[in-house]
Amino acid sequence: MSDDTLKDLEKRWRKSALPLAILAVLGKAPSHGYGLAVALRDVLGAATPEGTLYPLLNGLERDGLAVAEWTIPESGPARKTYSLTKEGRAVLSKASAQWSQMSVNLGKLLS
Amino acid sequence: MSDDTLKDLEKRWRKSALPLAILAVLGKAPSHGYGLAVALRDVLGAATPEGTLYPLLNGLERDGLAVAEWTIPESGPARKTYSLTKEGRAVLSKASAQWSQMSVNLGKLLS
DNA sequence: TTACATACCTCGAAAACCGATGTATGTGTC
DNA sequence: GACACATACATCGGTTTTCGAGGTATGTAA
Repeated sequence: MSDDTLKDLEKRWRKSALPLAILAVLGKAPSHGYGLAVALRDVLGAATPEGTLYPLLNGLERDGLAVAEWTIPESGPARKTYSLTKEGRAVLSKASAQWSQMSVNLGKLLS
Repeated sequence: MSDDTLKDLEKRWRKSALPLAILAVLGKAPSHGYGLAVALRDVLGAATPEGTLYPLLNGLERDGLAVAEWTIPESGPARKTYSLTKEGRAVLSKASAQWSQMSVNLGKLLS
């Protein structure tokens, strides 16, 4: 309703860095939702709400950037493990380049 | 409607980097909306829609991070010039530190 | 058996985005 | 004078995105 409060600036880039961060984590090694949430908390410095993460993961699959596979560990609940597809890797590499470009620009401005 | 396509990853961080970028530009020197739009295009690599920028600027003022002042140039339309307040500077400096932290983390992951 | 960590998912209210549209001035050109 | 275009600000409102709350289920430890 009200347009953007501008409080908690940090929260904002966390949001949009999210998809890139997910791709980056999956680029290192396949992972499942919960594990991703833990990894993401370290990278972004804040927890990713599940209501945000899981729909995003479904989108990843729907768009063909990742494939999911159910794995049953000897103990514990079943896990849905995501791996990047070739297309996912292509998107990651492109996005990565663009991100670092912007990152450099913004860094210059901030120094 | 459809949740997040995940296409155009670039667009997403641009969105959330926006407020930080605005603060950063204003931290260098006071500016007005249109000038900001031009500067932002260089930093972020894409134009910021006016429908996004102006409401954001109003929010900046409303939240006390910046003060606006109308200036009448000898020629051309009136300009609304924004300068950071002390609080705006405090937010910028804090956000800047957190951003670079995250930036390093993500950079490590991407390399 | 209570509690907590792991692990997944959906609903829907609220928030944010931004294209379209509108106002107004100054400059260039035919 | 008429027309196009750049500068400059602003709002409306449909579409998109966010994420807290709630739900299901397993394993472990007190």
